[in-house]
Amino acid sequence: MDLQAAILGFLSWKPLSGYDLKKMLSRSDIFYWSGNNNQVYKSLLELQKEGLVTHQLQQQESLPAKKIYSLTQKGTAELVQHLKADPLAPELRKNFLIQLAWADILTDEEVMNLLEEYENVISDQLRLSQGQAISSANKPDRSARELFLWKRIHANLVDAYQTELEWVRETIHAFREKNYE
Amino acid sequence: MDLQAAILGFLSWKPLSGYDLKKMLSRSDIFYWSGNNNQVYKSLLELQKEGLVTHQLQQQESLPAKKIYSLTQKGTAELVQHLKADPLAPELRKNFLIQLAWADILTDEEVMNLLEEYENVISDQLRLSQGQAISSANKPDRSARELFLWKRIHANLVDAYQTELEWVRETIHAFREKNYE
DNA sequence: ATCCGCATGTAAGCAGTTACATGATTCG
DNA sequence: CGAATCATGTAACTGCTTACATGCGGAT
Repeated sequence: MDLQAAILGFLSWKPLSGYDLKKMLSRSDIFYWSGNNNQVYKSLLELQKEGLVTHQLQQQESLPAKKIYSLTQKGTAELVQHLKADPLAPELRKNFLIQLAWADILTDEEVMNLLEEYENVISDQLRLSQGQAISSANKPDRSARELFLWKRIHANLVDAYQTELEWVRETIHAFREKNYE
Repeated sequence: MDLQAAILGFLSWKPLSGYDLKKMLSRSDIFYWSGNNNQVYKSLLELQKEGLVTHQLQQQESLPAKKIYSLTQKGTAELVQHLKADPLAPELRKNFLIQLAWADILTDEEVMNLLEEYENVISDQLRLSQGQAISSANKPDRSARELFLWKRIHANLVDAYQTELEWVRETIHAFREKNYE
């Protein structure tokens, strides 16, 4: 339901092929998504079956034919419906916390090691999401308002990683000082 | 793999039944988890097949028999292995951002409505996770170090929701002022 | 010569979801 | 009398994952 909404969203900008969508979805870091094409092609078939999208074949010389998908009115209506729906709380799947929860089994050194590795992971992630501001080929350009929203989305992720980084650094500091509160 | 690690973790405290585990998992807010028992019973069977846990039947008068599961040495080794493994970046599944990404289709009022509803959702979530500090029956008590780790875990979630709340408030403010940067 | 990009798809599987089923006991 | 708690489980499904398959053209 999630990926489908994102697909409808991208198609509201302009008609796209499954391959295009796959690229846009995996480049865009809003979507925690493996980048597998399977789900995209499946979703497109499903959306078409429900009458939310249609496609047109576009032949190409010496390249496989494209299926260019576009929204139907029903698809647009569905997208609007989804946008107006009650927002849900974010799902913060922090696997690391499960590791930390039982880390008391480990030695001080091992726990410290774990924390420091997590710091690296997060600071990499932060740099990555900060860097994406500059590049990001596929951004909307319909209005100042939309650009604003996308900047805020970007800021959201940067903020989240920044907070995570501060948290792990504080944790490391307290742990090193054996300052167990 | 995720839930299984958490089960191994809880069993490292003490032997528990599937029913106990279900309760502990759904009470503990580290686990974004529906609370369905199916997965727990399945995981336990799986873990047993792999020789990581064993169980003992405990008959009860006028109540169904319990299967009390406990870790094997192999299970303990597996848990340690998991704890030492390279930490992964958190998966931040923020469905709301997908809504916001295409909210330019909506009117100003509708966007504002969406943002304010999200603010409510998040501040509820924040209050919930702050409140959980006080109660939380199932916390470890093996060492000051472990208690420290659990406090840090709790702080992580509170920090995350706090950041999210600040973010949405800033966004609302800028949007209201039509301060599109 | 080999890998990468373009472009479509299938197969098999896993983790987690909701919903259903049973049956006794206790609490309001 | 009905609902909740205890305690186990099954069935059917969804969303997503990895891996595989094809085939041409251009770059290294």
